[in-house]
Amino acid sequence: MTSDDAKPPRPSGRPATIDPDAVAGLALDLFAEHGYENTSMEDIAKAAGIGRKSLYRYFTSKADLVWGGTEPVIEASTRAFDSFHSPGKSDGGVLAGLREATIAGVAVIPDLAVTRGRLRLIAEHPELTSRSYESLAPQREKALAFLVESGLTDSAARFVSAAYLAVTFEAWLQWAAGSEPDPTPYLLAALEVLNVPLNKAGVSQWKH
Amino acid sequence: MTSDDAKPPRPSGRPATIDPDAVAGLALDLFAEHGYENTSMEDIAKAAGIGRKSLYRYFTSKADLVWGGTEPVIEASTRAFDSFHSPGKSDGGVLAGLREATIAGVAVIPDLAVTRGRLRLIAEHPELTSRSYESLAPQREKALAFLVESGLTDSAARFVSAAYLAVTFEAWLQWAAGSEPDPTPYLLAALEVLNVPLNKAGVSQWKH
DNA sequence: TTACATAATGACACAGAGTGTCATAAGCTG
DNA sequence: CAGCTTATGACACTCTGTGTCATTATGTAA
Repeated sequence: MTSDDAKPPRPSGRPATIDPDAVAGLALDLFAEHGYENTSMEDIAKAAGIGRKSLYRYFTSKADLVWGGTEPVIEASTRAFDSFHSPGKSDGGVLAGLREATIAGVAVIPDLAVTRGRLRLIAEHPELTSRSYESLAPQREKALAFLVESGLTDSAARFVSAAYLAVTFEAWLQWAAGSEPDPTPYLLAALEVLNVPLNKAGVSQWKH
Repeated sequence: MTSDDAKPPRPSGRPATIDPDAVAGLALDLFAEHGYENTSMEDIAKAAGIGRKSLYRYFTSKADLVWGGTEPVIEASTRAFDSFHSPGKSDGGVLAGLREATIAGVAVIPDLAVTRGRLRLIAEHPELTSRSYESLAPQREKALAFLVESGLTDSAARFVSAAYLAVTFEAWLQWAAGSEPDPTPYLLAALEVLNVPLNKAGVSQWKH
């Protein structure tokens, strides 16, 4: 469901010989071994046996090597958003939609161990952490559209989608920092912030 | 209260001749005139009549020229957080604290027109928008400490502070995109997201 | 005034990211 | 085989960000 269906155009021309996934994996290994900033694009290209320019053709930036692989997740979330059209239940439906889309995204990830490695690398480097805003932009737009579709004001929808993205990203970081196999509990706990009003907060998220 | 009190150390040595604020203002002018990416650090240094290296001594990065001037705001917020120690009202106090800190930050900004210009530049350039995560990191830590102090779990506090930062930043962007003089209404509306549960959302943020 | 300490300044050099151009190689189709 | 399409990489370039180091300007102490 991720990439095996629809190999649409085999028009003509020379087929690619470079496997982006393999290169990204190789880059992650180098990052793990020598550190992110100590590994240049040249090093990665050399290790992959390709030219630096070819590397840039597949990954527009060094950060892209780490932040890649987001598309399938976002696509899955989008499908969940789209199949959530429910004119009847405008009550409670919004948060449920966000929850379903989030879970749907998790289900698509092929190897959570790899994702954890990537997230740990991201967490260690402010440069990469910042990139979340850009890398999650498509997701933010999808959520925004869903929220507007659900009846929220454009302004309110922007606030909620901003909070949604920030909170789920934080959940991913918390999960990556630990050793729990399943990120779902973190994500659901994060979404609770959008549910429970702070001034009537449920007992569960309070210490005392 | 911003920079006129406590000129503490005049130990010795040559005093600075460069005025960082003036340089930043000059840079913003150049960005407005020729575009952000078309203006190199060399151009800015030349226009300011200083060396490129001296420019880097005052601004660690090009983005810093735009994202500067955040310290006073964060300091004001921090003071508001600190003076909010209220052991009695653990109900409704958390959100009120976030509100007060936010407003306190606004009050400190010397020229909102300049801030609007900076934010518009930030909004136009993903590279600069992303920087929010780094630039607002101190603010996030302060909010986190306040929330933990208020009794929230560490995990929950991280979720809430992430949402708080994302939502207020989005408010600033919305304000900057428009022409309203006062950002306060945007900020308060943003904070409502943390107050009103989505499944019982108040009428005000719904279209229909 | 002279000596000294301190700190700002900028000249020079450098690694690395990211981009553009262009010639070449490799596969597919007729 | 001929021709088309596309991948590939060699080369050159700009700009960011950093490090080193000599120089200059200022304030303080003798």
